[in-house]
Amino acid sequence: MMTPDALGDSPILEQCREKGLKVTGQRRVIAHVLSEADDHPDVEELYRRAIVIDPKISVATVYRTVRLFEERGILQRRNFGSGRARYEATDHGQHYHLIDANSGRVEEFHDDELDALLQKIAARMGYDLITTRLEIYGRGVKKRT
Amino acid sequence: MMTPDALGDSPILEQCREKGLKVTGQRRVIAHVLSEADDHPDVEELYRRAIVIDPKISVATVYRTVRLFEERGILQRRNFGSGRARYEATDHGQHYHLIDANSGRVEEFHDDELDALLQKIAARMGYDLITTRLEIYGRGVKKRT
DNA sequence: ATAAGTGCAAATGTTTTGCAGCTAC
DNA sequence: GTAGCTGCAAAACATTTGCACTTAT
Repeated sequence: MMTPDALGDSPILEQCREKGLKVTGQRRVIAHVLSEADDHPDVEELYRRAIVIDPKISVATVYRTVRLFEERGILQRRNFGSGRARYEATDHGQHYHLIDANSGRVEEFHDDELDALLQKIAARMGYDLITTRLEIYGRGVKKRT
Repeated sequence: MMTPDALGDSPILEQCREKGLKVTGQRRVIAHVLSEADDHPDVEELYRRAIVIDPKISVATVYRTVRLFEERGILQRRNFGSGRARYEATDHGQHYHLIDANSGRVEEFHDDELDALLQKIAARMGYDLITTRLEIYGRGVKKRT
């Protein structure tokens, strides 16, 4: 095992500190794992990655932490079909998801035109856009030989 | 109580029949409730509405029915944040959701430009678009006096 | 006749919580 | 010192399922 304090301050941990939350060993580990992740892990997966660094963290703490971080706007919860909630860092920036219907693989993408259009639609309907959630389900186009 | 057979064949029941599923009293009721609904009820709510018509339907059957209907493409499952899955008829057509962040109220909308753009994005990324799921969270713009 | 559907209650899977003991501030 | 965290195990939810019985076709 590796002691949590050996980890530097990840971007997410910084936010945790800024929001006045206590910086504990567990949070340092969980924040680290989340900052490293370039996928969309669920709690079980976060837990698995966390206990590699510090085996005495409990799942309950992982649940409590992601919930708290989500309430504080540090994380975003996603729901891609399966029973479990998945998380990703808010500071990864606004983006959308394209999900391969065959493999379940999730690709992130950005699109300025889309940003603008959604903004416009919200305004037209009388709302200030706070956030959006978009998933495109697609099937990979076969290349012809 | 009112006997289920007193209900006519709702559009959803028709689809049920077309797909070769058996037409039972329970399915007639559940299909009816779904066809009537212009909101996005969860299972508990569907159950509540169903037992008004026929009190001997069980929740398990409602769960089994919405699951089956979803697999057969008759219903779509949605996930607006709360713990429970919500359902709406596929034949309501392709549309998007705008959710009032204050009240939680869900408004449906259509937008051709958006349809086209999403289509284009999927293609650019090498996919045939199967379906999309879009939720805009917004805050109602205050009218000035 | 028989494959499919149902009700009930028990099982499952995910997430939350009460409580007593720690710990960052 | 104390408000805030944590671990553990139990509880709370949402959903699924095994089984024996019923029903649509």
